[in-house]
Amino acid sequence: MSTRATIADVALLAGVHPGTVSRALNQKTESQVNPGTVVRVRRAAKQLGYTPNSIARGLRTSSSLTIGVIIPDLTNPIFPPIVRGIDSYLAPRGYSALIVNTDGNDDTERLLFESLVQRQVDGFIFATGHSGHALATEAYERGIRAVMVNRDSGGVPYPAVVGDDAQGIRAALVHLFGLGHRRVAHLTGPPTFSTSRVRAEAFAAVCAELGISSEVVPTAAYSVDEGQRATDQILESSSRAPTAIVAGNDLLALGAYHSLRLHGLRCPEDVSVVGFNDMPFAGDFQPAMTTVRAPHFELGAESARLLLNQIENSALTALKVVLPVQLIVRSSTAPPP
Amino acid sequence: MSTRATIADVALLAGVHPGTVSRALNQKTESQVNPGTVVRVRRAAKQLGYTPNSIARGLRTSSSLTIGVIIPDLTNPIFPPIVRGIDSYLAPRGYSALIVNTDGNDDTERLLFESLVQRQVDGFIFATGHSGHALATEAYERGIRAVMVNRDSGGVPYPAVVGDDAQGIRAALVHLFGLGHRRVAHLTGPPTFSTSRVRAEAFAAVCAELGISSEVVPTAAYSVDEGQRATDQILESSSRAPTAIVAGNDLLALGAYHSLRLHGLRCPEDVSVVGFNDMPFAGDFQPAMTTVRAPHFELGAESARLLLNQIENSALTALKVVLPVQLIVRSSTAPPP
DNA sequence: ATTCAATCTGCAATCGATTGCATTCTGTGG
DNA sequence: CCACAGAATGCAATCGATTGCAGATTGAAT
Repeated sequence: MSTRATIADVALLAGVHPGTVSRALNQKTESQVNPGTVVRVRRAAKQLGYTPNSIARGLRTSSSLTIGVIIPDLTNPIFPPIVRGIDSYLAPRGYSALIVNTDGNDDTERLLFESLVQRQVDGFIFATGHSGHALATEAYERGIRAVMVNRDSGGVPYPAVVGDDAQGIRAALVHLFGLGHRRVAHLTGPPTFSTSRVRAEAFAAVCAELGISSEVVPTAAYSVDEGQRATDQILESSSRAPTAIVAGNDLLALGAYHSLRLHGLRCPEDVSVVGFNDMPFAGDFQPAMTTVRAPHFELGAESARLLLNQIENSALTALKVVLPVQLIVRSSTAPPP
Repeated sequence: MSTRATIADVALLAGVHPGTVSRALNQKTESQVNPGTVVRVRRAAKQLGYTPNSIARGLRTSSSLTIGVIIPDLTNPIFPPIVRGIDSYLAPRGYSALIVNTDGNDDTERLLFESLVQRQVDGFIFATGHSGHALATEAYERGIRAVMVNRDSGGVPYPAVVGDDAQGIRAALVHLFGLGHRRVAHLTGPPTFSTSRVRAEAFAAVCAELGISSEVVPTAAYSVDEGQRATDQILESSSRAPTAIVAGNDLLALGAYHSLRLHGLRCPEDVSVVGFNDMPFAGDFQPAMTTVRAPHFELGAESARLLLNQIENSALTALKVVLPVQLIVRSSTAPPP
């Protein structure tokens, strides 16, 4: 790399002291320096193509303008929108997101967390539903700023930004009930995820309320394979198979599609399926998936907002923000046979 | 944040000079210090929970162990696998990726590029097909290390890592030809993308070779909407509509699905469709999409490898790496009516 | 015992920007 | 014409780690 211009070069060219250059080029301190000088410094800076070295600045100010974002897996389609939401709030404010994938592995998570701390990130956004609990507690005790997105805080006093899962499950069940379904199964994600528990509890509660006979089948992961396996289990064991399945997320629902197909059952004619999240292209599946849309982009943006609010204003922030969800009815639900 | 331990604290506790601590804790310089001292320093470091401040290190060594990754849009499903591939190579080597989205906007791209330069990234991975040309040229002249992924280098002597697009198009056409298709249309992406041009040229060449009557319809973006619009155009204008469509990517193919459906045509019975990329869940579309699988994860990993090779060894690297692609036949192709 | 080489460690400069404090300069009022 | 407030700028320490160089220590060889 050809050596970049430093603040000293600009100072030399503008005929002022480096300190003055620093002040002239900085929003907050600009008022401390003579307007004429500011112009001269700006010109010099432009002429030399000067851009501040943010590592040096970071060292002095002990802030990196960087946020660590910890997600399980970027290729899980709900995360890109969340990340973009985060970025949409951070970027205009000069912050960048450092995104890491844990693949659901706690050791990896801890390792990556430490490496981000080393990089002096100014705060964290945790999107890992899984455990992480101990880590979050520890982070909190270390005085690290953070926000949870798409999961609850699990007792740690970090703010959490979540979709209204209970409401989503309710909407799904009311929709199915309205179509005439009275036997519904729920594919619930791993109980270590807070979202799984919230959804499963809402499912049980609403079924009881509506008088729907219910069945809850746990899965080991929010994956297509597990959805398929769990649906296999339902179809092969139940004496009276359910007429509809509410899946904990769209991937599980997709697995249910696969299982139904392999069992020679049609969706929605024989069994209705409802997903959760409205992942990209959910409307292009076979059949187009009825699902609960969670506002992932907004969840991300809001979590970034809360975090920056903490960091820049040391402001107290809401401990929980719940964003509304919406049932998107497509073609995977129909009256029971 | 409770103030972190610095190298000086460790030095104090271990009863040695900070310089010695630095050497003791560093792989490459560890041999310069007495093994006994190393142990003492290590113990002291552990006791204090010391982790080096990588900003300070970065300032001194003028390297940030950070790579800038410039992509158009993370929510475009081909990018997450690329990013994960990049990360899979970087992370074990202590590097992190700083990912930014341009949304295809040149001004945004330039802005983000500069902000990453400011952050002292050690190199760039460009995944933006669009123009970027001028930017890449400029970056090269500034002595900045970079690699192109999923696009050619457009004359700039940066290495490029791409899939074998021509071979993929050939495979698609041979498949269609074998099914009996003799009139095939191609939905080509924006000509500013190198991938569009390569695919369109291969399409023309192979059609000529096989004696297929061809038609090429340009689109303004690799999007579902544009795919639909272009397909509308084909269906509404051609006197003799094609019996198959080869789309420039899966999104365009999805748009073709929509258009066909709205025109009362069935896929694959009336018109076959082939996509490109094999994006996640392409097999779950309606109908399951026949498409060319590009090895996105590997493209990402390989591009990271080339970049680090440049950075760490200043080694000359291959200027072009072409990875094989594979036609995945599913249910969107069938013999012509 | 002396010299010399090899090891190990300390010293201090350095990376580039920020910032509290001191100093200089300006214009105003007495 | 002097004093002085206030603005503008300069000075130098600082952030935390790295590293070339020099000094100290050790042991071996003569």
